[in-house]
Amino acid sequence: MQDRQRVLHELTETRYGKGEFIFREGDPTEYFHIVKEGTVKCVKSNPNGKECTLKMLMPGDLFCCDAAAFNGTSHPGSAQPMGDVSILRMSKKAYFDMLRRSPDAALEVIKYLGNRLNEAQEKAKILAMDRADQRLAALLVDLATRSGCQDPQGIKLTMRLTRQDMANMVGTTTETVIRIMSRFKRDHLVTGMANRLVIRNIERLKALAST
Amino acid sequence: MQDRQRVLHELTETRYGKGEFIFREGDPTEYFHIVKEGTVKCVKSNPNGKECTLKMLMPGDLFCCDAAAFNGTSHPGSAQPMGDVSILRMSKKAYFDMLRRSPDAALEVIKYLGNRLNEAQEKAKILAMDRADQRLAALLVDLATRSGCQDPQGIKLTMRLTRQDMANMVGTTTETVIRIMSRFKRDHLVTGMANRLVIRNIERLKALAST
DNA sequence: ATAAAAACATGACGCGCGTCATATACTTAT
DNA sequence: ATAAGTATATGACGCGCGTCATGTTTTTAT
Repeated sequence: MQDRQRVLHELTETRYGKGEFIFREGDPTEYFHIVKEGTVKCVKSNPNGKECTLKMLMPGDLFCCDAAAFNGTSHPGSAQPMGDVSILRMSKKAYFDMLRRSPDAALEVIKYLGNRLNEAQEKAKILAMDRADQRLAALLVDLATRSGCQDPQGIKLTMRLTRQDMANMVGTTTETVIRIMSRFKRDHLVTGMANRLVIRNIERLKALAST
Repeated sequence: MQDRQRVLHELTETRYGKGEFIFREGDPTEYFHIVKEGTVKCVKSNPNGKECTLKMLMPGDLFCCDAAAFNGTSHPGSAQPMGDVSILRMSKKAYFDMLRRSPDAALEVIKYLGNRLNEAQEKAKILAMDRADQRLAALLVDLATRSGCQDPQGIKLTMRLTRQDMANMVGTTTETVIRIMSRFKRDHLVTGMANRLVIRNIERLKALAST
């Protein structure tokens, strides 16, 4: 109980708005973070200025609990809010102390990291083996299960996403996402746009993704 | 000291040869593993029988320290030896107990998993954004730094790899790897084949990879 | 040493998708 | 409300690379 007080005491809350950076690729790693509210995207970019979105973090997600936070090197990617977000932060030292004092906390982090690793490897597999339409279908299924809410028409996605955002998530271009989404609409797999995107036939999307 | 004895007591050594499976995708997860000797590849396959190699594990690498080993589900991929290997194994329960008793061990696992996560995300980025020749160049650079030994000609890779193996690692086909490797040879970036592969100009490969 | 099998090599062809151009619809700001 | 900015839409074109076919070299097995 006292431990918990000590830990909570070390947590600082910060708010960020759209367009800001929580940290940038290359910045020194000083804090451990938790998403409290909103959605955060983890991004890497290449020398030509193109971006690739590695992961959407949602409330409860940890970040910088990994190597970067440990070995003193810099962030391997950037973190940007998708809208207004609230982030909890703890210094590297306090984080280490907590993990050392609490085996349960350490085990939770190990579980969490293991899940993230599996996700990242599954994502790599999909990028290595599937066509753009299959990758997009897989993304829609994932978003629907992780951040969808019931709707008379099907499953409505809560998060506002542009075609550009989706393209960055599945490793393709805006134009290709637009074309494929048009096809998905024509085939009644989805309806609506941006923040009103509704998945109408998740089963057929699943089938397409794992062909 | 006594703890260490208890831990070592729980470790079992098993040997495997080429073509065998340490475990298969879908198998129940019962053990935590460590590579003692040799090289192990982590593989996922799709319904058409195509394979994708996620990671080469070398001596000291841990596997199944992740989510799969925890939440009682099945292995998300297979593990196969690249030749003769020796694997240390510990039951899930003994592994948990060890992590609970030793915060240092838990911290080491967290660091290790964090590094693996970064690697996996970097791999995903490369698959999402780079051409086949760049991905192959990145692979050669990685292999050279992680398992290369000095050679009069340059850096010699210890591990025996076919073009098929490389193709599975960079998400392309055997033919494409053959063509690109021919080009690399013509341009004096590499020489030799299979187990005698020598990296002659790692700098230019690095430059190509990060263009 | 010889046969069989596996790996490497090279050409032909076509599709997926990246790129560029241009037009329309939707948002945001004043 | 109007303008400016951003997102969506659609066509044309070409390159990268997957697929298939065929041949040569290297490795493995007996």
